[in-house]
Amino acid sequence: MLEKTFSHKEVEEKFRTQWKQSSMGHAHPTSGKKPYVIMMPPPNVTGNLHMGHVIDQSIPDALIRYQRLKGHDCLWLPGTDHASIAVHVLLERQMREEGKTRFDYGREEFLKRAWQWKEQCHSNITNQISRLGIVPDWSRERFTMDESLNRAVIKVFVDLYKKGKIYRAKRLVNWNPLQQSGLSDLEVVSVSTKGSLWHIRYPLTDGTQNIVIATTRPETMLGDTAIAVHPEDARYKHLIGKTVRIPLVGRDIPIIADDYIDRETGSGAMKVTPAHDYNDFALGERHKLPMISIMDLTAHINENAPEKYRGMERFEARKVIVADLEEQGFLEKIEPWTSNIPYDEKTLKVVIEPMLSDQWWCDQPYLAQEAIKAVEDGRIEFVPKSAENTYFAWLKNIQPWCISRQLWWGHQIPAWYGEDGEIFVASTEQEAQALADKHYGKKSTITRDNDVLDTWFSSALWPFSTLGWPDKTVDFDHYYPTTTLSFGADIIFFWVARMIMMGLEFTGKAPFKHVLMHGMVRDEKGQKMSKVKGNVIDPLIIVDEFGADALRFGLIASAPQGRDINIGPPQIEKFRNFLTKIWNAARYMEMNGCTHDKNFNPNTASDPVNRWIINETRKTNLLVQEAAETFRLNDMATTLYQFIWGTFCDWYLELTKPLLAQSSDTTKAETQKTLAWVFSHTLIMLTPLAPFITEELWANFKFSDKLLFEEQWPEFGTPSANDTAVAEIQWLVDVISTIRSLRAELHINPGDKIPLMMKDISPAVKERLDRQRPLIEKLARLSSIDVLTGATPKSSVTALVSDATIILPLEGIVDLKAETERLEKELAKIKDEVQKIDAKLSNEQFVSRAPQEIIEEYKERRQNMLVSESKFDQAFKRLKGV
RNA sequence: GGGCAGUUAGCUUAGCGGUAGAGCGCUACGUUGACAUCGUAGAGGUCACUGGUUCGAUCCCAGUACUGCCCACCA
Repeated sequence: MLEKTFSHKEVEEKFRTQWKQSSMGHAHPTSGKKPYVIMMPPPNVTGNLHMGHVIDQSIPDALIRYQRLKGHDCLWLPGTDHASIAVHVLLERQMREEGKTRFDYGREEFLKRAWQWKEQCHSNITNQISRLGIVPDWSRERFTMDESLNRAVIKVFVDLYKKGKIYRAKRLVNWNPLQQSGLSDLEVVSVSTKGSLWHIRYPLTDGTQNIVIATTRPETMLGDTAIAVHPEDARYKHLIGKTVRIPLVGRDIPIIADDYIDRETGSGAMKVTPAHDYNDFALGERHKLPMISIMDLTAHINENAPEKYRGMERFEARKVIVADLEEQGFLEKIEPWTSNIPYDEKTLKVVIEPMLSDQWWCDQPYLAQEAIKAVEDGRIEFVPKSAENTYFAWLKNIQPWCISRQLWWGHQIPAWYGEDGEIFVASTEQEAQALADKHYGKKSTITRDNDVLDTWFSSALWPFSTLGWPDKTVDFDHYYPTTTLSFGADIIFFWVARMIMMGLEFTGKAPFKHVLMHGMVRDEKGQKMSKVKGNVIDPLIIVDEFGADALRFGLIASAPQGRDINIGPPQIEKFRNFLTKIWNAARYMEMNGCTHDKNFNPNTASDPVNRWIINETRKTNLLVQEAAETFRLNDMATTLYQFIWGTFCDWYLELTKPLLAQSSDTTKAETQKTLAWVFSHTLIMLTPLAPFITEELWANFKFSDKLLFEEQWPEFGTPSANDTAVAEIQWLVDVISTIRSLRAELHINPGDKIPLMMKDISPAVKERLDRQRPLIEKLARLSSIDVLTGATPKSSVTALVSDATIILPLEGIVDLKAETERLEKELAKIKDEVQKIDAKLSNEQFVSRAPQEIIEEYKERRQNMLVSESKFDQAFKRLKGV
């Protein structure tokens, strides 16, 4: 006997174990089935499960469950990402609490701690993913720093280096002074910040006059190497070529001319600090200016600056410099100014400093060419398609990628330096040594590059490194390229674009066919979840309260195509209620002895009610399938929601009540079997989205010896388009709804059974009525239904349904005035409609240009309206006693 | 500054040339033995605005206004 409600906790635990043990949870390259492959977007080994993970995991898990039912050999490969920077942020925070930095520990000790952290966090996050009912092939789990994945990374680095597509260069890089590491452009976000614009007087060396420049960063004046003005600026034209003396510094620098300068901004004259600003850097290169770096790696002023400022932190230096300028009369004015300040993307706390340094770069512009083509020519398709615009926009304007990080946790760069700095890139130290010895013509000493690679470098290889590449493996041969990639919109550049670039470059194939993008999970008001706002929803708390199914189903049902997902506990609760509804439907069936009969052939069902629901199930099956195949999982969810609640529970179950209680034994048996048949197929369709409850009910009804997890998708063929049962039950529903509506409107006591009469019915409809009389009586709470033969009773209520007129003879029961008003309203509505149609039909343009079938449609509608009008009109006159 | 989405009932949204559809919320009524985590019924929409194309526009085109996101960063 099923419990009163679904208790998700025990059930979830039970099936997590059973699924894990099922062989269907693993890929079988020799099965002969067609493969369907999804690589898990690897969660970082940093923290706890959040809502982003839930959507990240639920979508591919649903797709895999569906494709497995459809008979594919599914590979759903799980894994985790070492998340270089995120782990550094975490461990360094821990160390700071001890009053230390990673440099106090040293590389080896730091890495030891990192690995410990990884172990602990890895088991935490994978357990949490399992709690959602996610069932990937754990036997093939990977970690981005696994030995074999590391080999893939090394190979890619070495190969690209040999092709000249990875190189070392001294350039400006986004420097995080706290971490003392460079960052890629994608890891920097700019935040619009209110600040000041300082106008500073720079005196000409010859002392004849001053030139005023405006800057948001006065401290960088210590590294100025020019003043730039627009070549056509009348104010400054005569000064070009002269020199000015930097205040506080005393160094002389030239005034140069460049079109880049905007005459309207600031004072129209700009100081140029090539070592600390990207635009200045470009100017510096153009004009062959010296580049003076005035900060060390911790963003403190270095020895290139006047002694007074050395050792000051950059923002402290700013204050002191401004004060000095003011005191010495160099400060013209301070203007309030809003500018965009670059911060690190991970913590949003550290101001990023453009810093001149030696870094490794990857030639993304080269890799992008093929990546653009692969999407243009359809080898890869984005869903939704509009995401392709974003993809192209980025790739067509792509910059070299800074791939080195001055960190320890990650893939150490396979480059060694000779004593004179010569670079030797090789897969192993031995090879590098050999290269070096050959280069120097003698035994030499080499030192490995300390830096590691950007985390995303290894992620870019994920679709093939996980399958054993560069080794020749069965899995790689069989499962690459993968089928579908599902990912969150925030990592389209970080991850997706780079996987495509690397996949094409190293395997010659697009790493996946379909790229399915989902939006970000936000709270119910559409706001970003953040600790500061306090609107973060912990998915595990939701799972505890409402169950994993409700969370998964709710999230997928609420996720519009590629757009952000607004969801909060109230929405999840609603889907929990839906699952409860299903549970109760199951209890109803159990109470009514609906057991599975594997010999039941739905095509032999004879009762119209049963034939109808069988047909509806088939229609739903097609809709669900179509939605799943086109990645519209939200449609899949809502289609099932409507079918289960609106069709199966609201109508079919209600209609079976009289059938099970009153009908003949054969009809009763057929109905029991139909209920079980429909329900079993509903469970199969629903299981990709709500795996736990469906599995539990499947087991309870013993629909098969197997787990639902291992079942097959039902193939019904096309539902019958002209089954008379469909029209019959639609008519019945129409009749019942109309009567219920009248009862409510006329305030008839819900408990009262009332008589009903029908007229204007054809013999066929009469037959229908005779068949369905008991159901209509029961569901509309009628005492009797008669076909009206004589005159219509004077005090009665008239309503129209398809193929019949309904009369409720309610003398003395019903308020005649209320009924009069109701009829007046109906009549007015009809007249209004007829008038509109008439206007159309009397429009010559319309009649001559609109397609014939549309015109016919209007004419038919007009005819129907007129019939209705006359019937209501008669009823109205009768009521008035005319 | 550039790009991409979006603007439909109080909220979340579907529809995308020919009578506006759903869920939630709301209102009224309700113990008809699956379910009050529920049932029945109901109210609620000039489909952002302005033009254009069309016999006909929520739907196509152009522009405007907001909203969100992404990219670039005028010192």
